[in-house]
Amino acid sequence: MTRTEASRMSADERRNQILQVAIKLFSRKGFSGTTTREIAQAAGISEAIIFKHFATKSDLYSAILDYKCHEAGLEQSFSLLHEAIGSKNDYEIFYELTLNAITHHEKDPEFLRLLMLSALEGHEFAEMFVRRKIEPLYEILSEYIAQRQKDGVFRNDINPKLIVRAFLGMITHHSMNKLLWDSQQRILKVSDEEAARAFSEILLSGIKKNREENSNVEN
Amino acid sequence: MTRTEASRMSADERRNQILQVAIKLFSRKGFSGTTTREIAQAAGISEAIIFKHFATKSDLYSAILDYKCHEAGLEQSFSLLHEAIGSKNDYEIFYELTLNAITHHEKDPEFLRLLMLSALEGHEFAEMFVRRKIEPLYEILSEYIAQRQKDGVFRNDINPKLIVRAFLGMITHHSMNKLLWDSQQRILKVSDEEAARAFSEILLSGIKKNREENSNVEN
DNA sequence: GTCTATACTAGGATAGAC
DNA sequence: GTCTATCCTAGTATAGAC
Repeated sequence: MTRTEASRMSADERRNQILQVAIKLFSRKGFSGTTTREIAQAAGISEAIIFKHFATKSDLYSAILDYKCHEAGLEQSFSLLHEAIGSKNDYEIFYELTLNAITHHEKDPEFLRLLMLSALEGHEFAEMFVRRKIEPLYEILSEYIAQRQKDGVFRNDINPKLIVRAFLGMITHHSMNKLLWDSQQRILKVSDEEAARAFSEILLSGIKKNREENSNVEN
Repeated sequence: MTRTEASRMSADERRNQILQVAIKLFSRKGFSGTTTREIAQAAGISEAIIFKHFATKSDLYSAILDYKCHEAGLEQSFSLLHEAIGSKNDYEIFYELTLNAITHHEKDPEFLRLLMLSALEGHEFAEMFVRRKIEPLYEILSEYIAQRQKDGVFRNDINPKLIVRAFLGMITHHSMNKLLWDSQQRILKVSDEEAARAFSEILLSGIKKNREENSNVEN
């Protein structure tokens, strides 16, 4: 089964190779910024082959997003969450979630790019991803926060969903910055662990009740 | 000087009109997603006129980004900051900055879109904007934070730049979300003031020293 | 300042041979 | 499975008349 370079592949191999090459290009230049010519060239094949595997350029794009959506599912985070939430170890929850997200963004930078680009370009994919992955995440997290507010551990004068937004904002903004600028040492260069620690600390201290507030509460 | 509709304009008027129309389109569909045909159509003129005013499509795009960069300067925030920083009224600083940013993003949604799209597409504009506007903002804010850490008011175990990043992350992520989804009532719908209040509260409480920590500090 | 007409290139997609 | 050749449309850009 040894093979040199781009010689004859099986249909599945070829399809997959095209997918991989196209992911790189679409994630860097967006849908309309990428041509099927480039994709073919980068894959070392003729354009005709692309259209054997994907009826249209749009189909290829959709296939990519679909693929990435499964691969980059937040299932890992979800299970992490469910586990942690039982324990009510707040710091653990936020730290692990953050570190998990940041390292994931790092390992798969194309995903963030594709997501952002497709969102800005108004592709249905982004909306689907939000509906199927982000909204549930909001639900779980904000419910947990609401619970901790009822427990009297978190201050209850902030909308839980706004807390989630603040939290996800820190994370995604940080990842975007890393993706776009930090490689050139612009602005900031820190380890993922340090970032995760900082964000969890800020968020948690930010939403925890002060002890004194706690004691002279009005009802 | 009364005029009906798209009849003969002066060169400057026309140029400006093209700019405005193009801003809308480029911000929605990106550079390569927008055609000069569409722009001409939307402006109610022929393509030839566009090329009378801008040598190439790229030139038009650059002109837009340049224009937006000036218009959307953070000067307002900077002067706001300088004022506030003297007073050391921490909450005021963060709240005003946040509200200012959010309302600005709201008033000029095209700006965020153009910035993000050009950043993702690797256009030099985004990099320039970061260098000229964002980096200075980081400097000012992180210096202020470092000062407050020295004052013993903020905890000093978090990198000031990471704090700035967390802060800007909340804000821009929130604005992006509003831009992309919240109009459809997805996820979250809150007033700008409530969001600004939440973000400033979280951040500030998150980075302030606890009173007890404050008293039994080790050196 | 504006249009119509058009040149020219690039991009998506297909036919048909191997 | 793959290529070459090619079709066709869309896209940028220009010429020249009004």
